[in-house]
Amino acid sequence: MILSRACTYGIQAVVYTATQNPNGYVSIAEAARELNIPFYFLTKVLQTLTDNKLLLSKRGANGGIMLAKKSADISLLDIIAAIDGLGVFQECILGLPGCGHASPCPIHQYWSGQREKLREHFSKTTLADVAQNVRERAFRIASIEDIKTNILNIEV
Amino acid sequence: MILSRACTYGIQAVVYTATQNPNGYVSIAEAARELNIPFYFLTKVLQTLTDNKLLLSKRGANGGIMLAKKSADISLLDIIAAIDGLGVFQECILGLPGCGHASPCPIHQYWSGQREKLREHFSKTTLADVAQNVRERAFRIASIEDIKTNILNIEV
DNA sequence: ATTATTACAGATAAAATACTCTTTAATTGA
DNA sequence: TCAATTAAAGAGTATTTTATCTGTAATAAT
Repeated sequence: MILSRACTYGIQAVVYTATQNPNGYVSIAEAARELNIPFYFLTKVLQTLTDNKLLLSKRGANGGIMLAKKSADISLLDIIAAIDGLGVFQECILGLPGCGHASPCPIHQYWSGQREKLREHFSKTTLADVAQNVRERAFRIASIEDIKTNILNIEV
Repeated sequence: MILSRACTYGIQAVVYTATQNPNGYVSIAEAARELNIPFYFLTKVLQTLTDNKLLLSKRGANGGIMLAKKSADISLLDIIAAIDGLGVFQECILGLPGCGHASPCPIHQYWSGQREKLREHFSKTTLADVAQNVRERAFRIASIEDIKTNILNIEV
């Protein structure tokens, strides 16, 4: 698993927010329900994003979370950096400390290039991009089962 | 972390074997010592590889593990498949079950291509390739600290 | 045969990750 | 002002991964 569970939950939730209400509050309970993410766990994850100034939050009735910036100004890498850190994009794939250009592991050259491309891709993919894809091209941010249950009301 | 700790340990140990003694037995204790891997843990990991017919093992004095096939016939992907499974090369990076061509997540197209390239790279990289690089081009399979301690006899 | 060596098997422990619950504080709306 | 709602904070539990230990079985050398 390249991204932690917490991180994938976080991405799903902010994409949900960017898709459903890019300029207003979305309740964490609603996002958790629609995306089939454990509610209590999601609150923790999103608190991290709030702490990192990627989300705003408001308590009380009709409260929730809101994107702290325009969706075009938040990249997937921002979310990943806040939750998992940037380790994946820096570490040796064989886990060798000190692996680098001066003293490479046997896979260093290949992997250092690949992970950099991956980092760039996450860096240039914004919530606006993803939300647009979700809306226009039916890309999913929930599992097939969740869509059946929550949107089509089919028992699975 | 894309590969588990167990998996990186396993790769390091088989590469060590392919480098040190591609046609004979290498003791697990020696590999653990040279690579600075917890011995008891490494025995577990290598048992998995033995179970998967990638290694042969012999108990008793001068026993150890040996490559079960020619080093050119064992790929890094074989090792990864045995220890971590092929999940990384199949799973949605956002963790969405059912993600695929028919019902992609927003990152599916990019990631499915990347992970396939990564799989192919691991698939076509054999222990013979890696061992040759280690020998001829001073690529490392141990950490800088281990090299200082074990090879250069410098305290770190 | 006996002893030393080494992998195997199974149990246990520690650490990291994933998940849950309870209480508190802020906010809204009646 | 009061009740309902919702996120924050902190503690607690569960599961998985990583690491360790203890004893057993196989092998080799003496």
